[in-house]
This record gives sequence, C-alpha cells and structure tokens, in this order.
Amino acid sequence: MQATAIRPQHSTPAIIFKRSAAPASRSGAIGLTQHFAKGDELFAEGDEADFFYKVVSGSIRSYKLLSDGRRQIDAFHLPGDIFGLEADSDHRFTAEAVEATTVIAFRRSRLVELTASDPAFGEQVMTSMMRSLERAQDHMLLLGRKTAQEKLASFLLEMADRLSQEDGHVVLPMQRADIADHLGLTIETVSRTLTQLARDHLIGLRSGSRDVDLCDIKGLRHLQGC
Amino acid sequence: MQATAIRPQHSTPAIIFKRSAAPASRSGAIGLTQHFAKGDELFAEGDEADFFYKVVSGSIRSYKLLSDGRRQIDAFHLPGDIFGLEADSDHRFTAEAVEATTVIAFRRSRLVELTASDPAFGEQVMTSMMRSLERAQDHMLLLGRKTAQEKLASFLLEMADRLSQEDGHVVLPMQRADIADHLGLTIETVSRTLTQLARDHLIGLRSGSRDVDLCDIKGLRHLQGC
DNA sequence: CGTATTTTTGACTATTTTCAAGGGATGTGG
DNA sequence: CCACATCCCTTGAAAATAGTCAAAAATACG
Repeated sequence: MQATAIRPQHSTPAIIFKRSAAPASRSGAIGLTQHFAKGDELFAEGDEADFFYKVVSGSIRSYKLLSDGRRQIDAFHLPGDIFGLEADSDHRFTAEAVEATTVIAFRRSRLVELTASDPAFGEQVMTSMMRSLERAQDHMLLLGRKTAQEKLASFLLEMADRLSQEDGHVVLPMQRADIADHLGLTIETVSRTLTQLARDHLIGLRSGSRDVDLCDIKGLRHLQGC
Repeated sequence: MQATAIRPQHSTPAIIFKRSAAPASRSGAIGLTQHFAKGDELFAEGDEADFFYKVVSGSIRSYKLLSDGRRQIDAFHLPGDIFGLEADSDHRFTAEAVEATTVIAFRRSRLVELTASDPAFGEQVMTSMMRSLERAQDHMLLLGRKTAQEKLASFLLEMADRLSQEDGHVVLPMQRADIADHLGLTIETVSRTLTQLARDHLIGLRSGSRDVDLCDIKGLRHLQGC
C-alpha cells in the first residue's frame, strides 16, 4: 500500500489514495463527542494538531491574527463540516465556538485506520476538505474584488444556503464583529450596509438583528457580482 | 475598485506536444510536456478538468472573474508547483501563461494509476495541494486585513522566496496588472506603493521595473504585519 | 431590573480608486 | 538599425468607498 511510503505527519494522502480500500471492519474507536460554550477555544494557532473535528451542532470560527490584533476569519464551520485537519503537525488557525457547539473530535493518527474501516467516512473527509478549499478560493474573490454591498449579499446568501433554514430566512449565529472580520470590513460598515440593504427592501432585519429575511433573493443574487 | 479588463483570447495556443521521456520525479510517471507562449490560455473556468499540470519552467496565473470583468488572481504557479487538480469535473479557474512556460500535463483519470506506480509522485501531488491551500489561507489574511504597503511587502518576500533567485533580488515575471489583481489593488496603487518602498530604501527598482532589489529584508518583514 | 455587551448612527478622516495624461520600454516591419 | 506602434508603467489631482472616533440605542445577561 502506498500509504506506507508517506511521511507520518502527512497522513492525509491516504484519504485520496486509499479511500476505496476494502473495509477493515473495525468498530468501536470512533470520535469523541465534545461540547463547547460560546467563546470557548478548541485550539490555537501553533498548537499541535492532534485532533480534527466534525461539527454536530452550533458553529465554529477559525481565524488568523496579525501582530497588531487585526483578525481574519477564514471560515465558519457549520453542522456537517470537517475542520482542523492540517498538512503539518501544527494548527495554522485558532478555532473558537461562535455559540454553544457540539463537535466530534477525531485523533489524526487514526485517520488512516478510520477511513480503512469506513470508506464513506474517508470520502466525507475528502469532500469536506475540497469544499473548504473551494470556499477559500471563492472567498479570495470576495475579499479582493467585491464591494461592501456585494460582500454582504454574498455572505447572506451563503449562510442561508449552508444553514438551510426556512427558505428566505436566516438566523445568523455570529455577531457583527465576526462578520466584519470574515468579510474584511469593520463592524460599522457591516451594520451600515445591512441597514442600507434593508432600506432597499432586499432584506428585512427582525428583532435581535441576527434574524434576517431575504426578501429579494433575486436582487441579492444580482448584487453579488458574479 | 476596478480590475484590469481582460480581453477574450481565441487564438489556439501553439502547443508542441512531446512525450516527456524524463519524468520530473524519479518515477515512471508519464506526462505530456507542453509549451505555452506568454498570454496563452491552458484552460478556462468551466472547462472539463481532464488534465492537471506541473510547472517545469516559467509561470502560470490562475484567476476568476466577476461578471463585470473584475479579476482576482488566486495564485501564481511557479516551477515545481502542481495545479489544476479539481474536486469536480470542471475547472474553477482560468489558467494562463504569464511568460513563456513549460508544463507537464497529466491525465486526471490516471492519477490513481500514477500514484500507485509511484508513491513519491502521489506525495508530491498531495504536498503541492496542501501548500496551495495554505497559501490560499495566508492570502485571505492579506486580502482582508493588510494595507497596500503590507500587501506589497508580503508579495515581494514571497516571490523572492519561491523564485529563490540570488538572495535579496527578484525578477518578477508578471506585470503590474497581475500583481494588482492578485493583491486586490489597482495597478496605480501597486506602482505608487513600489515607488514609495523604493523612496524609503526598502527596495530598489532596476531597469524594466520588474527587477527588484530587496535592500532591507528585515524592514520588509517588519512591514508585513504578521 | 440594572449592567454589560452589541448594534446602530453620525460626523469626520483617510486610504485607495478613478480619471487623465505623459513617459518608457519593447517589438515589428521597412 | 531606425521609426512607429503598442503596451506598460508612473505620476497627479479629484472623488469615493470604507475606516475611525464618538455616542446613543437596543439587546442580552445575571
């Protein structure tokens, strides 16, 4: 098996190249279910990446900081998403719970074993990683070339899609500061832009301001830019 | 916030097909060596992703467009890099030669076969993909949170590092418009910022303006932000 | 309820973009 | 090898989008 030829700290290749291997029919050693309260840190940038995670419920933000504290949230991880699987031995992001969140933690050293016993799991990991990459790529376009309006329109549509709540309605789990640091804006600009979108009847802001009606999805799509 | 306009390119690239007798790795991996002239398109967003590529010499830019022509170059692919391997059946980017470039094209359908016969090649593919992801993640921080100065400082240091030419000196293969669309700036801002860096004695601009001396690497590192 | 946190709004500032024009380099054909 | 054309880069001035600073309003929380 080619997996043996791969450096131990780079266990991920096994996913691609072994995912259709015959199941080893081992059960038992699955992941560890963990609960986190709002704001709890799962791991920090530079920590040993011994575990990777799958979101069961809630949401996770993962981010990097500049030396002076500016923050870039690269992704929000929502139920079903897998995150924290790194190429190297260390985590390259900090991960925190946006709200009360339940995850399953998997030991990275067991990845090969897990995927062997459950090819579907391996497939899931791979798919999730590919989705992460695609989202990262789309997000570069957003960060580099979209206006504040376009950023917010894209963000709301993506969240509505991924959280797949009642059609045309999203309850955002994160606060304005998180949205701002994800979209490369300030909280003031996020707030002002949302107010403007509401004034233009593209969205409706309900009580608590996390509750958003996407009144005019077609209009929002048009605003996205792509 | 206007990206440089892209003119559609319909000229069939002058590709010289040639079996690569000497594979890049010490493997039996066979690919097709192809040559592209400056500006030639390897594939477009939406094309079937039948092949993926490894850069032998030269450089490739891969980008996405917004509907009004704004462009975001997500990455420059330099000698040794592997690119164009997609999760789905279609390419999600357009790839063009920045300069005269030689690549080896591999049929995606033969990836499994190739890696089976040559584990080292599989590892190479995987490592290159992971590097791409890491660069994408770092680039999100740059696009979302860095100033023009910090963007240019980071860019020059990265290029100097990856092109690994004579220490403290880079010959950039791409023009200002490419740099601008990679960093989420305009060509004017790129030009002005480079001029300013030169005035501050952090860099020196030689003839042709693609030739950059990194006079003060420590200063540039400090300017990076992270 | 009262306090802390988050969000909104306002006035002002600034970095970056836009618009415009000039200068330099590069390449082609005569 | 020169002349011309094109593309690329630089620079300036004005405009605009988004950021900063400040404070009030709304919401969440104990």
